[in-house]
Amino acid sequence: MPAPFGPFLRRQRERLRTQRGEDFSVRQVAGRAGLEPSYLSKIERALQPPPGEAAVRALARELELDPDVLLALAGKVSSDLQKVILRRPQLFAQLIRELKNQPDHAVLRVVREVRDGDW
Amino acid sequence: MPAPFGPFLRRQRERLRTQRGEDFSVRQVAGRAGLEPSYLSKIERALQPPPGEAAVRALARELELDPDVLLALAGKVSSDLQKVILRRPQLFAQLIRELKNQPDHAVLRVVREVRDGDW
DNA sequence: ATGACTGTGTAGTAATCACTACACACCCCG
DNA sequence: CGGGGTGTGTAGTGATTACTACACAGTCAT
Repeated sequence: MPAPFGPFLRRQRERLRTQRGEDFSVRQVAGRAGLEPSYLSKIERALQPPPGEAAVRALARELELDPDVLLALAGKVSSDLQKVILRRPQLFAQLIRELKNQPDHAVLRVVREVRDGDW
Repeated sequence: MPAPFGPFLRRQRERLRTQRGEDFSVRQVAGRAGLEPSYLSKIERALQPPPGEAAVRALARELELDPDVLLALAGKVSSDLQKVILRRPQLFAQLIRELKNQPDHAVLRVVREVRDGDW
């Protein structure tokens, strides 16, 4: 699990390049995301660790990826989620540890229950 | 919210000192937690930011505090919780954002539901 | 063969993190 | 008055984080 982040970025960028014509060179993407091209290049080849949260979000935006997923690949938990947890640490710690070994569909059911609020 | 961490530590340490006789000087606690006394002193007075996760956990242990709560005061989310989230980022992101504005009792009900598994 | 791209290599940096090592001043007991 | 305890001030350090700046080599079209 150390670094599928970079290669994943590269694949996605090249996929978009073949689909959406051009504008998806290292330079273009880096430019729009506010990074140096060589930095992005190194990240894509995993010669540099994933960048900070802001940069990851910018890349997710440019490459049309889910920010939470890309952040996870970068080994980071979105800071807004952290804030939610930090407000009620015991509560959320308990919940998350409880859900740790539950299958996806069980977690999803909980999500829906809360969202629909029919209880 | 920048730094009630230090003062909170100090209060708890002094509380324990008056209760449990001695062994709760800066030196003793720092020693048992594996830190330099002056470092702990500075942390307690918020002249230094809270220490790393390992040290926070050690302090929680020595001062008989809930690690999750103390970590939260230090602005950190327990790394084991992060790992759980990172395995299924979309799912947990959704769940946490859904619960963000729910009152404590609603979150607690979910915890119990999952734990009792009677559904 | 020049210009405009492509990606990439080298080097350096400013900031923050997480500390340690040591010395000092004060107080109290014997 | 000295030896133990209290807390604290000063200084410095090694690692990691998160980058930037710039130059270079290859490819392709005109």
